[in-house]
Amino acid sequence: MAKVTIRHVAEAAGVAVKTVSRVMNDEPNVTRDVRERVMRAVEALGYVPSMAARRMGGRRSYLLVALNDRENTINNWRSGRGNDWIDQMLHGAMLACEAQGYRLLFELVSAEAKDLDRRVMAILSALQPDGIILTPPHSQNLALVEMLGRRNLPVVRMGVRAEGVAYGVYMNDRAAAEKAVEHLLELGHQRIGFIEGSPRFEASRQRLEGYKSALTRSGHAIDDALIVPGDFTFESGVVAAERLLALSPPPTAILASNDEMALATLHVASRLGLRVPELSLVSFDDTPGVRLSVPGLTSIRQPISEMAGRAAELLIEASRTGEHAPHDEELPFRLEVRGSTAPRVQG
Amino acid sequence: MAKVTIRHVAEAAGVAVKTVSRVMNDEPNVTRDVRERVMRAVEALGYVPSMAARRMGGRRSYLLVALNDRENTINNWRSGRGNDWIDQMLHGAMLACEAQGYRLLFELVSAEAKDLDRRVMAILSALQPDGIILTPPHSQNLALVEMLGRRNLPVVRMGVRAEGVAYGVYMNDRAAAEKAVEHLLELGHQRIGFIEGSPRFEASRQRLEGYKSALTRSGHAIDDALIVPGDFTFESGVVAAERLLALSPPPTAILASNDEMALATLHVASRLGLRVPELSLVSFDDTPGVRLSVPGLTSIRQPISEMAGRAAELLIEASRTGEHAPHDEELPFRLEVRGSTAPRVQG
DNA sequence: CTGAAAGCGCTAACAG
DNA sequence: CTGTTAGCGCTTTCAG
Repeated sequence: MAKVTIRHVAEAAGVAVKTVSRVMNDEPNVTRDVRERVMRAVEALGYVPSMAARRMGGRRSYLLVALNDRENTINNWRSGRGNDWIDQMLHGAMLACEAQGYRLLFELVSAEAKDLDRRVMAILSALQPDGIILTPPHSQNLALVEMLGRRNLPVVRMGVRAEGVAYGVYMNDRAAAEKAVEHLLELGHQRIGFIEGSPRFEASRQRLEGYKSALTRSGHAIDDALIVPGDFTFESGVVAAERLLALSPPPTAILASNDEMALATLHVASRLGLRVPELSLVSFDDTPGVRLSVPGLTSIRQPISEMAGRAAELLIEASRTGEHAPHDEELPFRLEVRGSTAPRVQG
Repeated sequence: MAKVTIRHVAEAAGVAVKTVSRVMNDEPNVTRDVRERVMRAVEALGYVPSMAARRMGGRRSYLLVALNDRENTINNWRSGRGNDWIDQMLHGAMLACEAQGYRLLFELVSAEAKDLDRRVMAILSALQPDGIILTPPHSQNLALVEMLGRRNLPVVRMGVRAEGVAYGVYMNDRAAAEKAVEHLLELGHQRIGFIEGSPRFEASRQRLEGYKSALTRSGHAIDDALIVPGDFTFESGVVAAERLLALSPPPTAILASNDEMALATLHVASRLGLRVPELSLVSFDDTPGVRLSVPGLTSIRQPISEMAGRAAELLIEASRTGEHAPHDEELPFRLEVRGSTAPRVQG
């Protein structure tokens, strides 16, 4: 019942501790016979190596850190608006870690902090993780990425193309915006409004570019009046929607850079007596709220859990082999079509 | 830039390693002068103790584990229905840990697993946490609680009265149900339906009892036809709502044991041409979905982040002093009144 | 009040 | 293929 250490296993199996270590780590140079004897002792005693001791003795901690923005995360938690980014990230990364005997530690650091570097260093010193997952907007912080690179720590940047500076795992936001616009064009919409995301996030720019390029490509002019700023909050969505719907003629469809602003648009539309999907609405992120709104919103689903899962796998692989091979991986998004988009009603 | 250890600090400050350790741990027997000298060296070098080494040397790991049910958690993640239990738990527990230099590690184990004990032991062996937070339904598993007690590990049971068997941090589900029923009675409703929660959770029983006692206390008879089973899923809510609304006369109000079943009821009502709040609806949990539905649902808010925060504080305190003082702490719920409840329309 | 030495449980490096 | 030894960075114990 008391603590079982590698030594107990070694004694029980009648081998040296190092041999037990070899077996536990799937190292070569152990006969089948000895391996089995050790395994039996491990089973019988219920031995599980101490992560702390492994870290101390070896060069691995079996720990991955996911670094998230403090303000965004806490605001989401507090607001209770149901943004499930964190959940999806945990879903992907934790399960990937578990599968390989790793643990994920989730850390919050304000992206705006003046002493960001110091804070991150403190986390690294305390935890000594085998790799770190950077989420937006941290993943865009090149100074941070480079600092981590100097420590020779494997890094995955989520949501951005890394282009050689660490691993990148992302979806194509530009193509997603194009797809959303094409969907609306196919439904016959000609005047399509766009609500921008917060400029703090690279994805916001990509989404705007996709919106523009889809229009241009299909022979439509870009009307700057149809592009209004937002910052991903509900409040900014209200302002943006009011501006768009006050135009004459108003757009018959709106693409919002995230769900919350789309939900705000739904709200404004209903206040103005406009029916959705006569006013068609598409959003980004596909968070739980868009399935519950009436009507449900057509939305671009980000592969968050998949990205996080790949991120964890890449880091574990890197720490296992001791070799980084930085590259980018693009994961597919999906347009979830729901009741908020419909063929244009001829006025 | 390289790794800074306690030895570097000791050298820089011109003291013994042990003295640095004393300063870092706020131990007595260090003169102000020496303490300040050490602190300066710590600052200058950016020293942060390694958690792994602390665990190895001492008897604390500075790690807390939160044990959650695997199926529930993963199902919620997959469904994308926006249940924010995990988020709220992290919100409370992580921040409480952070404030004291602790880390929270989030672990998933199936409550149904035949080898539950072995799995939990494996987690303890690997992580050697200073305390463990049990969430429902794990928190109800007395065998598990006792096993942990034998290891002399501080345990907090969330969502149940522990009554001396470990710490308990919970809200009064019975009183909450009473309050919900009283709210409906005050609005003039006389026939109030009740949709039960999954019998796997103790809270379900408490909620049913509260429903009954509020009725009895106010002089109403209990009509068993008005009490229908459910298991917290949307699907079970649909079945339950259909049964209730097929009664003659049907109830004019329904209390559902969680949001998802209440949302299902809203769905069924709309299908049957019934208007909410003419049919009034109250739910438990106050997850994000109930704020987005039309109308928003009147709901009992559980103090999840507060409970998790207290849980972490209790464990840290226990591990710091080395003394458990098991007791229960009840935290207040709140009835959030929204558009789904209104005075009874006289038929 | 301060310090020196021992040891936590493991893996790395090296021997056999 | 297997074992021995040293040491990771801390805290504990015990001396001064």
